[in-house]
Amino acid sequence: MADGLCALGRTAALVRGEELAPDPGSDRLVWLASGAAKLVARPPASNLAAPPPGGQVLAFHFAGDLVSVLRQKDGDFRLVALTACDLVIFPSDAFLDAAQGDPAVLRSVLTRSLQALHRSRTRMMQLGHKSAAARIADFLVSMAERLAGCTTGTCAFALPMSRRDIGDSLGLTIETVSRQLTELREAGLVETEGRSGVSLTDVGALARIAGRTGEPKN
Amino acid sequence: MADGLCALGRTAALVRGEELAPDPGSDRLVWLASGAAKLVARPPASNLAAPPPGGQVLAFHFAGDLVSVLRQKDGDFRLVALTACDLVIFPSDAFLDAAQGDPAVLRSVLTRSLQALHRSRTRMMQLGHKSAAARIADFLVSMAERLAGCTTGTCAFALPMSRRDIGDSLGLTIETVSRQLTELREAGLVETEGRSGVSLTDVGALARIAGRTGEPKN
DNA sequence: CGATCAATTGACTTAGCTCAAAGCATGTGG
DNA sequence: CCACATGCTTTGAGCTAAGTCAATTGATCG
Repeated sequence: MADGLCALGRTAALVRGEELAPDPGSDRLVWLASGAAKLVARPPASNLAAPPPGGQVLAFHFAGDLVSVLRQKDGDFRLVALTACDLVIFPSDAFLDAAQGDPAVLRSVLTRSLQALHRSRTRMMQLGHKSAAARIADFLVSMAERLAGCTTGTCAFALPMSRRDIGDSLGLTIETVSRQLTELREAGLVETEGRSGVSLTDVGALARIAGRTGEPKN
Repeated sequence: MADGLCALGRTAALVRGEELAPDPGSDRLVWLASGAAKLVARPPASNLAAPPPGGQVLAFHFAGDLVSVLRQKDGDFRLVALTACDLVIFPSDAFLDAAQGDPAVLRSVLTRSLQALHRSRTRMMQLGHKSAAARIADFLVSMAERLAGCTTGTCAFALPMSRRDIGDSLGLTIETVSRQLTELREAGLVETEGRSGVSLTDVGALARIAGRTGEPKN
């Protein structure tokens, strides 16, 4: 990225569990320099403690990701740190104004957002039509790829998010998440170590389950 | 949009049910000049007739929308006409190359895609955590807004898509869609006329149902 | 006017949620 | 360094919303 742009950015550091201070004034683009975070949508701030603490998880983001944190009438999106994070915050408008002078940057951002859209749509497909087993398998495969750069065979890594976060992002309860993990463990596809450690013994098999376990519903 | 860009576009017309010829060569941006269409994701072309004819519906699009039709390894996205359509097709790469000269256009496209991402995320939230009733209500409210420009009070319009399409886009079966409509009809919130006609007697009430019927699950 | 296919309705099954009770990590204080 | 406390995670039992299977009704179109 051009240096000129960086002048617009404000840097910040978050500790585990901390939340990016909301800015009701403008949409923002946030560059995640290091760490892991979740993007949550907080409901209309109506009921005080009814929904799960934190609301619905829309996406997980890791070092290198560019996240767009929109503000909307009905309670906005919030970025919450899963681990200690370093980030650079750009006001969306100003960033785009500046980028207007540098089409290459603009294009890069566009490409990224089209990718994000694609991921979001793919995810939508999962949520709409997949069984719990398929969602969990897909989640694991996706994390293996993003956290360990592993796309096949065997791999191990640490999940930075809790079971609750996983459930919230997949539209499942923590109990269901746990039960599905147990089932995968019994099937010999997954091993767990403490709360966050997982090792996948056959990413390919998981991908297959993610693809069509419940077999074509609907 | 700048005229220069239009030179890149290829125009096409589709009749009801027709599908935009897939182009395995490149991603495309499609401008929907008139008509209505659905964006479907076809599964990996594995099983020949197992999934519902047409696959999962990712989104509906109407006159004026700019749709990005990505190609992906595992079976691509396809645009299928719900009514007769006129459209302009741009190869994604060429379009962006050309637009590089005109930051304003690039920015407009970026803004659109960020909006699409936002819609997709909002939708994801629906799919993940809402009851069938909430999904149907949300669908109706959303269609009222997009098809009839109506955001409150009473309004009537014709749905260009079948119950199956609705179900596929909401992650529900056609039976459930039908049952939910019946329930709304009995509640006096919706009236139906033939296969496609609907009239909403209280958009606000539907929006409320869409917001939190099942009450905070998970 | 009849054929065909979409939509509705009904009976039954089941995946996943809810409520409830242990089991273990992780981290804190002695 | 170990014991304890907290709260995440796992497991169990039962319930409910939505899916499946199947039959009927109704709309559209040739």
